[in-house]
Amino acid sequence: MSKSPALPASLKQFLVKGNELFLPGISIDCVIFGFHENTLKLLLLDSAKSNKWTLPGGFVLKSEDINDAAYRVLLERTGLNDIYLKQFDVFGQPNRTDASVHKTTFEQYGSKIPKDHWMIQRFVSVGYFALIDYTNFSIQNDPINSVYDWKGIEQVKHLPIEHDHGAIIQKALESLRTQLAYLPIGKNLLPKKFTMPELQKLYETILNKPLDRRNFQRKMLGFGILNKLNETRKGGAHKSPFLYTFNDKK
Amino acid sequence: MSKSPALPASLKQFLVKGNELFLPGISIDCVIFGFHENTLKLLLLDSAKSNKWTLPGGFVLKSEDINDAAYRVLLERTGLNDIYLKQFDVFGQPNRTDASVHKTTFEQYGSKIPKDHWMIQRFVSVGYFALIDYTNFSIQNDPINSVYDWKGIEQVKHLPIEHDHGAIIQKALESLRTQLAYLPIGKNLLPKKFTMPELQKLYETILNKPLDRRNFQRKMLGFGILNKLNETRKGGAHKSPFLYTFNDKK
DNA sequence: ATTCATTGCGTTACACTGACACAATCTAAA
DNA sequence: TTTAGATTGTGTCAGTGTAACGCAATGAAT
Repeated sequence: MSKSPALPASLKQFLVKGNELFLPGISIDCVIFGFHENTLKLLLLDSAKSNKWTLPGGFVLKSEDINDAAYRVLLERTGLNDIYLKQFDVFGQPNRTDASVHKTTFEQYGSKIPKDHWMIQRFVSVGYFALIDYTNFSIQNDPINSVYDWKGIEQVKHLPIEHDHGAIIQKALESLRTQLAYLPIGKNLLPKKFTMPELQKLYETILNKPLDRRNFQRKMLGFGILNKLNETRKGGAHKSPFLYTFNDKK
Repeated sequence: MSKSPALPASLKQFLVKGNELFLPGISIDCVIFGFHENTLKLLLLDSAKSNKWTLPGGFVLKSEDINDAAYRVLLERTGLNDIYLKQFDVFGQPNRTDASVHKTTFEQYGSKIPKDHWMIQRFVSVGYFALIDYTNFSIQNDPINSVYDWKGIEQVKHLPIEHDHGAIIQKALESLRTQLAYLPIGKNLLPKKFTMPELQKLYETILNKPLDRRNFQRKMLGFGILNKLNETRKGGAHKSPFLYTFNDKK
């Protein structure tokens, strides 16, 4: 047999002390949306052991508010502080996670997982979705789960997904669509300056249907939350669209 | 000192064996809405020990889906099976519950609560709201928490409420209002046969604002989910309103 | 028989939405 | 330099839904 790699200290700390630090049986999963090149994307991480993609998530400290925990997880994973974050559902089926993943983690380092280890207990997970500005973000790789990557929302359907995270993503998308009318989505998903066609593409991607250019513009301007700038975006072989920013209020 | 009453067997079983039966740290709270005499009401129970009112709730069995647990709790408390039930939020502040309540429970029976007893751990609670037909329901008193009662939504504001249940109720109301447009509220809250003015009063009570009688009727009929019956409700010193039922579809 | 609050049914004005027209603009190709 | 082609800015118009209000019919109490 080949020699097992050494268990990283931070991971060991996490695995051994986790049950002392965290609330038992409760986890957090974050569906992080970004928008780039006219595509709605998700930030996923490659669970190297199982060759499946998972949602970035974490656990709740023993005296930590659940919402605070979600913000903390997001800060750790993205380095971003001021993020739009919303709880959208709770996932509480008894067999929603696949315990064999954790078994593999232990085996990778040459040890066996204790039968009553805290990580293979049943977990109820609280789902949050987050909207972040793709351009103002760089991936933070962590020592435990190494590979983060953005995956297009269409692409995700054909990827192998860990646990019930596929269903969680689906629910997050539905929730995003439902709330689209009430949220300043663009403010969180687009860079500070953007054009009307870019904003429209964002909505079209989320809703997965084409919108009328002129009606869309009228509606957006009607909300009174956009500032039209005296600049245009040069570059395309077409008429240069004006740039906009969001008002700070509402 | 006066002699303590005997601990009921069912309660003892619950207190001693609870940690073996239920998921740790997770509870369920149900905000049960009813409608009677033009008032939106909540089913609360009087926590005899603290003289405060609480939401009917419960815990999740170790291999039980969370939603199933909510249905089970509702069945136990109301005897009703086919109920509209919806999860609306999670309450996860570290100090949301008041542990002294359980202390009092133990003292009442002449014993002291163990410091690490499962019930005084931190609990994260999943909030559900339910809509039930007031007329088709009789209160099921249970051996542990004896007194159930309906309380008007206005009245609730002036009652002493246990833990953070006041905030939970508030959130449930907001959630109900938000979803009012998408739900056949009347189907769940009204008796099978009802008049248009009754349906309108229900909406007015939930939204807490008056609606135009004629526009309301046109809108409701426009949904195509109402059957107009060939009967009228006699009784008042006025024109008799027609009776309606809900279609089964949608 | 009369009264009066309430109900059933209807009308009008206005806002919002979807569908489409046309001129202006910008780069690339001719 | 000119032209072509795609894209953007602005506007129109009809259909739909909503808010506001009128008026006659009903039914128990007087």
